[in-house]
Amino acid sequence: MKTLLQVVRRILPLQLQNPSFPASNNWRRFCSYQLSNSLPPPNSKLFVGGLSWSVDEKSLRDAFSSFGEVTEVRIMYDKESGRSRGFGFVNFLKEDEATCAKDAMDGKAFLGRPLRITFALDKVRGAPVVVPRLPKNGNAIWRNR
DNA sequence: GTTGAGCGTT
Repeated sequence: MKTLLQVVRRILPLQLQNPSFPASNNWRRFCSYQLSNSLPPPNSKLFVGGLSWSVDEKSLRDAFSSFGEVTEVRIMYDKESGRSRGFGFVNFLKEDEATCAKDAMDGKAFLGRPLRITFALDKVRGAPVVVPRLPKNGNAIWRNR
């Protein structure tokens, strides 16, 4: 009596028979593996979304400086209205400081709105911009990676 | 008095 898994393995192409493909029936683990594998890699710079309109760079720096040495804070503003676009970047001296700040602050309310923090994308000249989708759980889902 | 996902004015 062949198990379903044995049948599947016989008919699947070899590329799909690799260690990341579920050898057991644990699809939940497989999906979370794929998800975590698609997150932005750790970086000393954080993308901070979900900012209240009224947050400025000074208050953002103050909120993050307790996790490490903040080397740069930038909030994106609309060019004509001058209003905050609701997201910005916080750069730390060290990557583990950024990781610490992200873990501590992601999802935490700041001036009434929950922050959505991921590691910033590497801005690579000449490369096509891969736009991540940010679902409600705050984890970025990437394509082409 | 508005709006609410997203990746950046040198």
